Amino acid sequence: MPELPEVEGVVRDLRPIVEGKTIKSVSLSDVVYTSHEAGKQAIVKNAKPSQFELLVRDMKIDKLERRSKYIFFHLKKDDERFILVNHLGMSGAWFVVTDVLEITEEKFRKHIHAIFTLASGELLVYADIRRFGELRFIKEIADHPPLLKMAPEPFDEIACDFFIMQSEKPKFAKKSIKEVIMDGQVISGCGNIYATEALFKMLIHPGKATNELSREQKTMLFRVICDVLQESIDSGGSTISDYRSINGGAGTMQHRLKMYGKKQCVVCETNTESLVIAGRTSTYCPQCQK
DNA sequence: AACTGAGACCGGGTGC
DNA sequence: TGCACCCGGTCTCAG
Repeated sequence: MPELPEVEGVVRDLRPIVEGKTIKSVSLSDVVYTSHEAGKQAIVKNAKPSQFELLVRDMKIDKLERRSKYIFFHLKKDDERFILVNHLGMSGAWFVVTDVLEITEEKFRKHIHAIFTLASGELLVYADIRRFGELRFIKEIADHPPLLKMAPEPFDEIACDFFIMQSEKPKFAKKSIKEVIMDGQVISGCGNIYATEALFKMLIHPGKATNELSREQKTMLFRVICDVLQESIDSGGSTISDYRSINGGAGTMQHRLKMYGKKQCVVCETNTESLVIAGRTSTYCPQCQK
């Protein structure tokens, strides 16, 4: 599952290849078309597939930006600017190839949903096995209100104060700390993997109520989250199940995880336990985390 | 108005 | 071999 470090890796790999290039045309899969005809919106949001194909045509990819777990393709045509917002969902992946057969992993090749033909002749391909990802063409961020509610980037200097402020609101204070740090309106980009890791490092039980933590503990927890995210960025992200960097690349952070997916605590060897918090499996050590 | 919980979206993986 | 079920990031909508 791509979280902030994985998305950062994709953007860093994609940026030098696609920035400055022009999209000649886009072709969406039959699945996308059929879904829209059935009244759903697989992958392409807020536009009919045929409209989307026309909208993106001839746009220059001016800049790539990662914001939380989203990728913003800043587009430009004449003097007008637009944003193509992409979220990888559970299983989205980008490839840059000259022929889709170069995508060797069949499970991705079978689920190609958008092919952007660049003026350079390269194909920028979006594949998404579970179709939880999205491509959303907008004029500005305000066109999609949930984007306005995202917490600041975790490495932004105001992010820690923002986290503490949010965590003290009644809405969050009585929730479990795990649920709160995974909420994109509190901290950007921290999903299940890194929340699990950070709580283990801090020896905090994931079910602990947020208002039972002191400000000092919250500040330390925030630093630990940033450290874990940075360590993962430096390792190329965690390659778990369907996450791939561009062209199927893999990271190595999965080997450095100490609690996520573990059966035993690496410190005391006690069997780990898990709890479902906000719909997500939360693994923890009942001995170490209180 | 603001929050809460449920539902929706999916196919690979797992276990019976 | 087949099938039911589990899983999960985020938005939307009903209550």
